[in-house]
Amino acid sequence: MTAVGRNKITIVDIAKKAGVSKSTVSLVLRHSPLTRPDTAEKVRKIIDEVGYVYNRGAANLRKSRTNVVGMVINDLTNPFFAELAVGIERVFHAAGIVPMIANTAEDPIRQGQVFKTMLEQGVAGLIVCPARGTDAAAFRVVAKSGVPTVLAMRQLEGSGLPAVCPDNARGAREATEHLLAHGHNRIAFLGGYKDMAVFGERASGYAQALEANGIKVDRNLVAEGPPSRAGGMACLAQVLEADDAPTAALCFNDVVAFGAILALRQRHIEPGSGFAVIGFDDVVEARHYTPALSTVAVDSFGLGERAAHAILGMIQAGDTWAETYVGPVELIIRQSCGTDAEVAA
Amino acid sequence: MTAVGRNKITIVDIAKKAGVSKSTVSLVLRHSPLTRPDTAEKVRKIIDEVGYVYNRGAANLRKSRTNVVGMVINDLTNPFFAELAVGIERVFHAAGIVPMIANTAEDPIRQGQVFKTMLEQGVAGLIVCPARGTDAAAFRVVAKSGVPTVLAMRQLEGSGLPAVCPDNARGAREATEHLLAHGHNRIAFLGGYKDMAVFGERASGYAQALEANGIKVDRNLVAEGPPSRAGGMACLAQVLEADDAPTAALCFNDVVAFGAILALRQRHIEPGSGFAVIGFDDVVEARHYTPALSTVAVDSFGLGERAAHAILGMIQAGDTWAETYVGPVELIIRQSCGTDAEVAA
DNA sequence: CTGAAAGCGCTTACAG
DNA sequence: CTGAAAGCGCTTACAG
Repeated sequence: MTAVGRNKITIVDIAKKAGVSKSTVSLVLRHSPLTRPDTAEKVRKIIDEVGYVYNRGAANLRKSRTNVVGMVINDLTNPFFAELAVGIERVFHAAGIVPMIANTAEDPIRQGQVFKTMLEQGVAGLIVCPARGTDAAAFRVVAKSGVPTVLAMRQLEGSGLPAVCPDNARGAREATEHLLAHGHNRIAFLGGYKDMAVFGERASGYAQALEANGIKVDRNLVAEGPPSRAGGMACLAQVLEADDAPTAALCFNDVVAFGAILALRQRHIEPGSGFAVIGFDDVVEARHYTPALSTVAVDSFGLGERAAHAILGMIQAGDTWAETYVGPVELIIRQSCGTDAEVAA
Repeated sequence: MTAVGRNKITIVDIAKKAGVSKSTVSLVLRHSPLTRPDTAEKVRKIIDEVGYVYNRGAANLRKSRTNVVGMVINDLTNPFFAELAVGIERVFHAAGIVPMIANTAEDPIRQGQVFKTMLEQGVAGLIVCPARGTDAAAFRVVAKSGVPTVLAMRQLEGSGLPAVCPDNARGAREATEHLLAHGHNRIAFLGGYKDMAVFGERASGYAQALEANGIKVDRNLVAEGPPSRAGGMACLAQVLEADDAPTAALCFNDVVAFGAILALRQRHIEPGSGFAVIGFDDVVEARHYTPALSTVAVDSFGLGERAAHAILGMIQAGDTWAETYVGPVELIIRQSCGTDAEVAA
């Protein structure tokens, strides 16, 4: 009953105290121009006094519409996604919509549960970074519900869903070309798994560059593994065992590159001059690493903002579709690939 | 009207198709033992067929109770908080409650807005890592609402709120003592600001250890600054200008320590042998850094789980209070302080 | 400019 | 075991 001090003041309580009807209170609450200024002020004063808190759930039910959109993220511990989330949050906040963040930890089962929960909460839209191994069928539930959805970081063939993602193929291609232009022709690709978001695109950019230069992809130089430091170390070790060992590596992401550098050090190979490594993402640590990591920068904040705007547009237009957006990438040359200006000088 | 393909199937639709009342459907939905198995099965089949999605908002309104708890985090881009969030999420998920994560980006204004939004959403509980400069008054709104609240990472004097946090003072004290025991008596404290969560506790542990050894805190050796790599670099530079320069530093957190190490390198001082540095938190990068970072480990996952359990208890017991929990810390000696076994050997 | 009435989609006693 | 009725706290036409 007396719900533990929980205050259960509603608009009818306010109405009673103010001597108006609850309709009027509702109008005041929503800053309608239909109320007389002095009435509004009187009501507002009482609202403050009694510490009324608006029940948005009740309003949502009545309006059959909600101000929350779900963000389904595959790995919240990856700083990259945290940055994406921050970009998204910023635009949502300005639009008065509240993001509900959930982490799937790369688990499609968990992701399915998260979708269900989000739908039950009545989200107005969904931004999802698909978990590893997700296929288009996973989105059937959400498609059926008609909730506007945009994919982030990865397109999903067959899903028909709009996506906001960096130009992974181009980034990988440019990085590989840079390495080729500097005399490397045994170039490895390290880390990540085929069934992972973005792996396909980055690996294909790598392959394109190689083939455009008449080099066939050597499967011994492509090492799959966890997208972690440990994974990077293992992949580098594996690739160094090839008959004709590589002299450079493009990594699935920066974290893998950090691992690869560590593994080089253990073998007393100098990262940069002794073996070129390039990462992907340009996380904040990249520039401060020793050696500073050459990498492909993707604009995570910008991508987040884009995704948020796409969803906003879909919600407001009542449309179920948006344009897929492929964001810019930029190859940033620092020390780890041994070709930066300083070294060249 | 035809809300863009949004399916608006409700329990009464299900009831109609199944030839039962909506009460029965509701019972089935909540796995009540009050329905006959065959009725339940029939209803369930229809639910699947038509792609019904439960409207949790409506249920919440009716029950005057919600299954969402808010997590208010001061800096989502700090990997430490992401880990905390993951720990929290895990236990919530098992309990069928859904976390709503919001980032305040260390802004008390923003934090105030977030509180308001969370309350309006009718959260059943709140876990908050206070933004920089938050004082007890900021919690008046939430206290008034009676929503169970636990602080994470930091106690707030005067708030009367239970907290879940690592033993910062002890961690800082032990780290400082370790440095003292190894012959350092000019020890700096680097990074963070007085008005930040945890600064006070960590700095006081540092001061305690010093004073217990008859050393007065030299204000020239305490450098405040942003808790970032850049901040660490700047703080180290500042402290090195003291008349009687330090030979060691305890850092506000690991990220600051990384910056300090960078700054040492720039000056051709070898971190470890030439100048001892110890961090705080033990983020994943710490063990992989060059040199591997000595630091005070705090159990972020464990802390997250504790906080979640505390809230769960409060919600279920209908209580508004829980015990403050101070989690264990552990000094981990690696290379950066020059006193590890390998170096000593 | 303001009030009375209906209804959003559920759950909860209360009868049967 | 099942159904009819009331109600959670709002908003939305509709009168006045």
